[in-house]
This record gives sequence, structure tokens and C-alpha cells, in this order.
Amino acid sequence: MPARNHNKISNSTHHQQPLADFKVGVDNVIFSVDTAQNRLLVLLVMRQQEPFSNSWSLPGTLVRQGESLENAAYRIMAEKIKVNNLYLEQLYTFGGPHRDPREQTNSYGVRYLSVSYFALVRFEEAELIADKVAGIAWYPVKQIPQLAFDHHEIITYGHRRLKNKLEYSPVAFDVLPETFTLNDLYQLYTTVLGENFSDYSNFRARLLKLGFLSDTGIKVSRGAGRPASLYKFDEKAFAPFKDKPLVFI
Amino acid sequence: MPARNHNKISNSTHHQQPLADFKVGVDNVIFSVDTAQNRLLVLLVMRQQEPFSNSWSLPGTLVRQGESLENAAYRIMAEKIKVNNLYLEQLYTFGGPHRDPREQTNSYGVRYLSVSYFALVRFEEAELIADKVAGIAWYPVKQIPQLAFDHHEIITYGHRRLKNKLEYSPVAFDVLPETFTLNDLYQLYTTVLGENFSDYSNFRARLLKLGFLSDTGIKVSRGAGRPASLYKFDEKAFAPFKDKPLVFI
DNA sequence: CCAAAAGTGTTCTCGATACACCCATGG
DNA sequence: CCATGGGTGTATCGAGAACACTTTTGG
Repeated sequence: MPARNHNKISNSTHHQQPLADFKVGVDNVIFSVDTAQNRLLVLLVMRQQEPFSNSWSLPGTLVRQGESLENAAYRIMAEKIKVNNLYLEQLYTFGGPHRDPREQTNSYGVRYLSVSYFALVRFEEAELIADKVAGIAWYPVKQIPQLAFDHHEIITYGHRRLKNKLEYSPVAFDVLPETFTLNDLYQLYTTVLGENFSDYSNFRARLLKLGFLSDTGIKVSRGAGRPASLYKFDEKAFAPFKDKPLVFI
Repeated sequence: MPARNHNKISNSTHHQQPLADFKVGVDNVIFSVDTAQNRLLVLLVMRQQEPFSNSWSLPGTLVRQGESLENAAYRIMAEKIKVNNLYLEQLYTFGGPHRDPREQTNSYGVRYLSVSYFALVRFEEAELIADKVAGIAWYPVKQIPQLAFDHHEIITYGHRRLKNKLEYSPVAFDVLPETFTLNDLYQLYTTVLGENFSDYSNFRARLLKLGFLSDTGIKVSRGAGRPASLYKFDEKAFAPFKDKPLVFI
């Protein structure tokens, strides 16, 4: 979406075109990680209305009077899913004309603009809210079906952002249980970033050296093998790293 | 285009608030670097209308019928400034209710939302378009006056983005002359990132090793001292670095 | 000749990578 | 006792920081 070297900018000092009227939609790219199956998932809903009725799409809504963009994004979450922890941030705004088929029917009418948000939730605790008619499901990012509008593009954009966030900020801890093993953390990273982002023992060493993971001393056994220590994310110890780039990976 | 898919499950349960109607504004944070004086500059314009008449503000406009967000951003550029090269990308969308005083006068009326764009232009070639009444000027980022709306916040956000862009991508070359000395490049970096981001000789060594700067062989003298080589940015040689993070700094 | 700017080289440290190896548990 | 997963240690390589040094110009 960046534009490089646009050499010609057409000057338009001619008389004023009328302003466009907008409805503003918010669409959420909601990710979760199924660590058991090592899959990165996106939440999709089945549209019940035109346009694109019976297509899968991102959960979205139109912004209401008195409602902020962010609140609209939270409202979507609340309507689709029950979670205790989540990470949410704005992604990008898509707003060219004629991207919504509804605009063509009444060509001088209202425009539709979409502000997309990106969210990360904990898969194990996320409870989908299925009403009687509407379909709602987690889809592996590798197997996204045809989507309404340009939602595929939005997911691609969101996925890129998720990878960056994971590498540069401690979002992972917003989405892990209070205590977790280093392997849980490692699985999360490999699932999102791909198999070959780092060796486990190096990952482990790097993170422990940083000093914001505290060992609770509690051990958990998962089948065979040596029991693993449960760790906690220590917010205070992390403080010095805030705003500093490149903490992870 | 995006989707206002309101799947309203909530339709039956909650009573539906009316949707908000929006005008959509685009505001540009336009940066340039005055290498002669080592200053990072932002373009500001004096507002001629209410609200915030006679306040400095970011150059902006309202989106017209049939116009894309990006085109609106380019139109602002064209109205305020003449340049041959620029870098432009979307920044963030600010859209809380009541961020624009116009909303309060007619409280159930239209909302104002701002999609901000971030631009970088070449200071030496940028020609400001001053119409008879409107004030327009470059301000050093260190000396921004009181601004209309939440424009100060937008600039802060844009400045952060600019720093990241410089570090991780070759925006600098969009804004340097076709050929430039390594010192020109270095000055640009120090001005934006701060004095202590790197030693000159290390900066130089790192960049040359990457191999996408080609020496034209031409030398330029600037007063006393050994003449400097003019370099070119070699787009083809840069290709392998595309999408790879962390190329610079 | 000398100051100033451009450009080169050297040393040191630290982090990333790739492993090999030890430890504790369940079956 | 051995397979399995958890955890520790070590050798190597290269990138980055600091800084001394050389080269080429103008005055």
C-alpha cells in the first residue's frame, strides 16, 4: 500500500466535487493458536445477508452513533466469542470506491469504508457464540475458503502483522495461560512463525537471559519425559524492554 | 472492498442503535529533511475555517465522491506542494466520537473520521504552493506549535513510523537525489534517528557490504576535504532484501 | 603545509547458530 | 531400562561498536 516515486500528481484546483458520505465498518481478523495441533486459526462467520450472502467472511459490524472504532471492534468480539484475554489493535483502513457492491446500486449514495482490526485470543479459552442460524468457525490460515469482499487481502495483511508483533513484542503472554511451560511458548512461536525460526534450546536460552520470565518452581508432567517448569511473565521485569525494538525471536 | 457485514445476531436480542454517518477526512503528515541544517521538518498549514480557524494543522481534506483514500492523500499533496519524488503510506485511522467539534453542534448528525497518511519528500526540491491567504510552512519537529484537533498525536505517531521505515526499508532513496554521497545518506539518517544511532565509518561499511549501492565513479568536492564518490541505489541488487527485515541502521 | 572531509582497517565483544550432552519421568 | 521430552553447555561464526589510521582535496 505504500507508493513509491509517484511522479505525477494531478493538480485538481477545479471546482469542488461533492463530498462522499460514508458508513464505516469494522472488520476483525481474529487469530488463535491451536497448540495441540500446531495450527494458526482465523475466525470466520457465514454471512446471512446480501451482498455475499452465504459466503464466509471476517466478523464485522457497522459503527453506531456515539461508538468509537475501537469499541465497535470490541463489540464484534463480544458478539462472536467469549474470552478473558485478548490482544487487539488497528490494522488498516480499506476505503476505495466501488469495493462494496452496495455502492453500485445507488451510485451517488453512500460509500462503505472498512477499518480492520487485528486480534489474538487464546484458543483453549475462546468460546464461540453460535446463534441458531449463523455459521461461525475457526479456519486454519493455510485453508481459508473463498471470502466475501476483499477479506482475503485483509487476512494476509493481518497475518504479516501478527508475525511482526510476535517477534517484537510480548503479545504471546496475552494469550498464554497465567503460567506456561517454555515449550508452550515455543510451540506458539513455531506455529505462527514457521518451523525453522529457531532451535528450541537457543530460544530458551535467549528468553531466560532476558530475565522477565520467572520460574514458579511448579513442575508439570505431560506423559513421558522429564516434567517441565511452569513460568510466569513478569511484567515489572519486562518494563525496561518496553519501546525497545527486537526483543524476541 | 471491505465489508460491512453486519451479521447481526444481536438484531433480535439487543435493540439496535442507529448507525453513524460519516464524513471521512484524510490528513497527511508530510516530512522532509533539511540536511543543510540537520533538521527534520513537518509541513503545516494555517486553517482558514472553523473549527480551529487560525490554528496550525496538518494539511488535510475531506474525501469526495468517487475518490479513494489514497487519491485524496495525493490530492492534498498536489494542492500544497510540488515534488517529483515522494514516499506515501497510510498511517492510522482516528475515529472516536467527538474528536471533531463539529460533531457536537448537531449531536445526532454526522461524525468525522480521519485517515492519516504519512509522506516523505525531498526538501530541496519541494516547492510549497502558497495561495494568497493560506499560511503554509515547514516546522522542525522539535518546535511544533499548538495544533488543531488531535494533530499533535498524529505527528507523534508519524514520527515513530518514519524512524521505523528508515531503519527497515529503503525509503531514504525515494527522497535523495538520483546520485548522492554516502555522507548525504548518513546526514539523512542522523537527522531523523538522532545523533547517536551509528558511527559514520560503521554505517558506511555496513551499507557498502550489502551491495546495493553502486559507485558511479564520479567525485564531488564540497569545499575543503577529499572529494566524495557519488553513489546510486541499485534497485535490482536490492531485490533480495525485499520483505526481509532489518536491513539498515 | 595543514585542516577538513572521505575512506580504510583493526580489535573487541556479544549474540546467534548448531549441536552434543545430561536429567527426570512414564511405561 | 529405554524412549521421550526437558534442560544445560560449548564451539564457531559474524555482526556491530569504538576508534586509530590513511588519503585527497582546498586554502
